[in-house]
Amino acid sequence: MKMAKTYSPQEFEEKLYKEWEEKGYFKAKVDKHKEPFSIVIPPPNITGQLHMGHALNNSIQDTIVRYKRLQGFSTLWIPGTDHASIATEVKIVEKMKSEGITKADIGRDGFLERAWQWKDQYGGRIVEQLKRLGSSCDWSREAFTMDDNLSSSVKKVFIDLYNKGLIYKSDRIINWCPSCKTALSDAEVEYEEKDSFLWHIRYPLADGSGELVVATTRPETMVGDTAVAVNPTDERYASMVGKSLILPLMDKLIPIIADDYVEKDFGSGAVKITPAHDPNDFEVGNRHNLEIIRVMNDDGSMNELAGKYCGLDSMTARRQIVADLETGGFLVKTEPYAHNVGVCYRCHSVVEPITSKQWYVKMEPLAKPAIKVVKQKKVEFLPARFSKTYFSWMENIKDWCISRQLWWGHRIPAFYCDDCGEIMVCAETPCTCSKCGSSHIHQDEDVLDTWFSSALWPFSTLGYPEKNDELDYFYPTSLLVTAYDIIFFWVARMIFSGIEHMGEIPFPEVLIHGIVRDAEGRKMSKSLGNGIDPLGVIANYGADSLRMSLIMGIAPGGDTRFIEEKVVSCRNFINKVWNASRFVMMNSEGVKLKEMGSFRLSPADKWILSKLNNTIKDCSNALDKYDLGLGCSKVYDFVWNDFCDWYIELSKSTLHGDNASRKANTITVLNYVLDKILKLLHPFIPFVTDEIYRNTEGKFKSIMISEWPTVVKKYNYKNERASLENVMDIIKNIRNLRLEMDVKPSRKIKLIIAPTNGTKEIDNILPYIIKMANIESVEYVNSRHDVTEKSSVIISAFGDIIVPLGDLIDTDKEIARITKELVDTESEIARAEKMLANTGFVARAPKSLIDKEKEKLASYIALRDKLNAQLAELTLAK
RNA sequence: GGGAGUUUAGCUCAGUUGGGAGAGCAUCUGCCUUACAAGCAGAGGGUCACAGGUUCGAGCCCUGUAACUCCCACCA
Repeated sequence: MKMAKTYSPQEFEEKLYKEWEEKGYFKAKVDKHKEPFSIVIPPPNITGQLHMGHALNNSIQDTIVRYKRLQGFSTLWIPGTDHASIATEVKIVEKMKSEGITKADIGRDGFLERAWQWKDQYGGRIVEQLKRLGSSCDWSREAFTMDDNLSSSVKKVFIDLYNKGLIYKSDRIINWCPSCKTALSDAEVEYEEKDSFLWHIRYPLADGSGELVVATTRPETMVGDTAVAVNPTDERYASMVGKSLILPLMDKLIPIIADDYVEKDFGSGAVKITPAHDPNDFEVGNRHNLEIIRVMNDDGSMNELAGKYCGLDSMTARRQIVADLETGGFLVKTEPYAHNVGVCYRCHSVVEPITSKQWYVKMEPLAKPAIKVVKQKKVEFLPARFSKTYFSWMENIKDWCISRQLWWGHRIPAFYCDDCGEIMVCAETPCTCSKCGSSHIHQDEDVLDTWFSSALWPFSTLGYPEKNDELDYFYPTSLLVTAYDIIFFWVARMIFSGIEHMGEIPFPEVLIHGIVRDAEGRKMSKSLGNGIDPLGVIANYGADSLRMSLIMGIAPGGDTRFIEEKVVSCRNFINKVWNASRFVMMNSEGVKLKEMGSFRLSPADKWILSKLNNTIKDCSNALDKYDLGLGCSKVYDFVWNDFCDWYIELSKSTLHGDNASRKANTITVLNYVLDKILKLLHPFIPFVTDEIYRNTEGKFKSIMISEWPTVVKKYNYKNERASLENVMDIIKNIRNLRLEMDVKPSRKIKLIIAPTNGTKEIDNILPYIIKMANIESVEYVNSRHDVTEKSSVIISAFGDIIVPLGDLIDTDKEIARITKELVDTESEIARAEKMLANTGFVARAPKSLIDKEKEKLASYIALRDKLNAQLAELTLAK
């Protein structure tokens, strides 16, 4: 026995992980005799540092993976990282900026060289952090979205989609991040409510017959206005439609048009139309063949088409334009206005809608089957409500803008002929133009959206497009575990990609979890500075405590708050397990364990084995439903309340006795139950369970290669269980009495029993009472009236338990105690009687329930009679 | 504007087909009882947001209301 008195995870967690990895316990093999269970990790960004979200996500996955592994599945958890195109490029550009270098200075190749260096330097960081958490990923298969084989998956998919007509290039309005200088997909734009103004501007009619007032939140775009629109049914403006207006500051003529898009009741009912800088205006412009005048550069500054505002950044231009409007008498009013502004999800700069030529994926044909598989429950979201989120996005999906004006990423495999302009989409650079034979060819400068490659993750990591056994065996994967915030970005895209390219869904179930908030319930964020570093928590309490605190007692799909006290209480629980194990080991020293089944089980043995069965059943059921929070709580309760507080304590009556054979029996059962406990706990707290397991009697192997416990039918001792629970009640009652009567815990007391059905039954369980209630001696009497000493009497299933305490007994307190019990009993009787008097209940409730109620009623009535008698005696004595 | 979630003990949260309201922390009382003071034995504490309904029976199912949170859309 070499276990220290106190659990200290720092001493073994890292050592154990190394050993697991070295021994290859995480490696999965294609094994036709086993059922596969596979999961792909949501690949963290190479820019990432482990945060609580990762910790939660990976704790959940690891718990499930370890459970399945113990159950004998051929279990594969594929790890890897994402190149995170924008996020990484932004970081590298920032770093270069601090060195005084720009992208233009070093060019594409120079930049990529730096980027790869950066990846080599920092990309492994998060991987190491995941290991520290205990994640049992098959690291021999670690993938990176820009690995050669994954890149070839990307190329293949792009080319296939292009050849199917599902990828195309188009000039339209897109979301432009002026800071990252790239186009963004709709999903990459977030909205923030910002306080601004609504400027009301007067546009004079060209014929001098009047004016129109338009309201705008973005006056700087007015220099690109090509019309003003009103609703066709708006009588106020009906006569003006078709006339021209003079665009203030620009002194050019623009038409008044009629379009349904305009709401009569908002503002003045007239809208300035800037097709190049507003998605709705772009649509209106298309319908009316309006000119598209783009007045902004890619960096958000005004261009030469903005006239005198050329060169100003958009905010400066806005101020200048508003000032000029005021000077010119065009500004009617300025009213404060709060509205949502689109910002870049990476850098939070305000996104400018601008027109630009970009590559798109045609979504409708891909979305349709992807909606169908979820409707048909071929792919299920857990909890199910998240399928609504999925449908609402999929059913309203727009084409996906996939080109990014960045360098870090998968370069679009499209080539252009400099001579004839032909577009060629193929994996390798063509030598000559397929149309005109020219050898002047250049590749598209843009890279693909990061999520384009993430979408292929479940099969690109398994070797697609190459056919191989692993892809056959492990695809579709078994489960996907992710937070609800990337259902659109990732989950949805994996589903349609799997269907389109593999002909099969990528996973039948998607387990959605929430996010980890701070103690006040706020989102953890850099700007709030309220993030908690999981590695710091691990350093203080160990990875097991962190994992358990994130998982225990949380409902599926719900957010959870990170509260340090919870980590502490988990740590305390683990310490409890640690010490219970020490207890078992100390008592096992030098004892030869018996075979279970080779000896007669004691009442306590039967009780704990039967409780263990329940726990195995409950925990397995919960884990099968991926309800980890519930599963963990079930084991927690069993270990602490049943095993530690009761079974171990009860076992002491034997262990401290002198019957060697019975001692060995008890120790055998202790070891048996502890073994199951460690296995049940292993998925949740892998480190400490293995550390203990290796120290237990006869086990030198890792718990990782053991088996998940199963229910043993013969251990379902229903009656014996109830009987032991009666014993527990007696013990609790005596303890209560001692405390009430102020009997020092160290003082042993006498006990007198007046048994109802002879002493045989009681003899069996008496040692437990003696030990647990600190009893000095026991004697039997026929009736409690035979006892002359002043006593307290506990009415039990076995008979009257008399505690002779003489002068320590305060008759008033006794009367109060009995009275209280009587009141409780009366109310129970009332409740049961009311239920049984209800004809509806008797007619419709299940018979078992009715019988149970009848039994209870009878026993309560008996108890009431006894209590009344007792009370009468006490009152008389007084 | 559309959708979702939450509302249970002082706090943080569980509550598995509807069948006597639970845990952890906190509070109070008593204990260093030979595994554990990171502990042990006890105690107190709840109109399960509100109003209706279904049912013999509702924390749980249905309808409505309120408060808070989140997601989507974006009427300039």
